[in-house]
Amino acid sequence: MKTCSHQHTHKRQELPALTDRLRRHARKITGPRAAILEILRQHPHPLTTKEIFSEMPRGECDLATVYRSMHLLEKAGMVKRFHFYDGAARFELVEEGSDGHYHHLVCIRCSGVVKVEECFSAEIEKKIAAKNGFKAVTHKLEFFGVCPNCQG
Amino acid sequence: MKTCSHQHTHKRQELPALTDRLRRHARKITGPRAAILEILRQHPHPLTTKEIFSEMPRGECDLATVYRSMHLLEKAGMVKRFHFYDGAARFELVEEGSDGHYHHLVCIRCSGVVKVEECFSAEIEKKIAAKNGFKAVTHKLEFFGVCPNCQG
DNA sequence: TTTTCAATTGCAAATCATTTGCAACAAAAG
DNA sequence: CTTTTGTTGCAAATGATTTGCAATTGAAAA
Ligand SMILES: [Mn+2]
Ligand SMILES: [Mn+2]
Ligand SMILES: [Zn+2]
Ligand SMILES: [Zn+2]
Repeated sequence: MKTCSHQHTHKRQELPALTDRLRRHARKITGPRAAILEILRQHPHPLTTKEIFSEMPRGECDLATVYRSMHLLEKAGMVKRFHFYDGAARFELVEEGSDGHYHHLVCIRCSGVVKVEECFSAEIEKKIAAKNGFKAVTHKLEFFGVCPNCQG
Repeated sequence: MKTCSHQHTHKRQELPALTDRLRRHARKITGPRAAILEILRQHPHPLTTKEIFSEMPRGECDLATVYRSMHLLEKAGMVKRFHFYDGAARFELVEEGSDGHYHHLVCIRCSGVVKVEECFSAEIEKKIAAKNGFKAVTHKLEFFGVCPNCQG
């Protein structure tokens, strides 16, 4: 499943809008950062740091810089970090204004990913928080299964 | 939060019962394996491989052996693997006959863990599976927040 | 109980993902 | 243009987990 088969309910943002967002948070718009944003923009899928790195125009920029940039973008709320079945973190752009709360359905055979907008009620989360006296409770939820192409 | 503050709704299994279960799956009951089971039995919490290793009677057995054993126990369905906020896998014993399906509420400050027995995603899971044509869909769900002791 | 043999272990080296120190560099402000 | 300060490349360091291999040992067979 190399092709992008999932639905994009979000509008793809323009690069200038992205760099503006970044400017508001961090300080400088550098070559590597713009390149990373452009790559994320063109791949509305969770991408590993290494995948982002290899999409980079002719080995431009160091892997360490990509790692540093992902932390920066994450702190700025511009990307969201995910962990699936393997050890590598994956990143996706978060739309401006969005809380970036959604989940994924991942094929354990081909790694195909579908975005899942549904979520169980926030009430349950509050109930669990209250019952245990926890505050600022959030959750991570991911689904795993076998996609249509990989069945049989 | 070093103490064990959460409720144990499950009965702690006896070691002979555990080794019997293991015997049914794998081949040999060795010193390291029995020790690991005993440690898991006495700590009804998610434990990292390194934590299990350091609980081991006077440095008995190699770290690599613990890693190999955790894979073995996992394949035998005797332990469940969890991933929280940091990079280390954590393990807990799964009761005989249990599908081992439950979740956790983790304190992001002190790493304290509370087991969450409720599961709300079952219906959503079916709906999502059907909508996307996926089969054998499962999910991972964990809650994160700040525990009573770590607030303020 | 002894033999036998595949499963298991210890040890050290190898991987993998990610981080970090530091000197050279380059955006953005003045 | 100059200054200031955040950024980057590079290489080495980390931390978790895996793996090759020879030595060891459960447990089934004799
Ligand atoms: Mn949710
Ligand atoms: Mn559940
Ligand atoms: Zn698939
Ligand atoms: Zn806490």
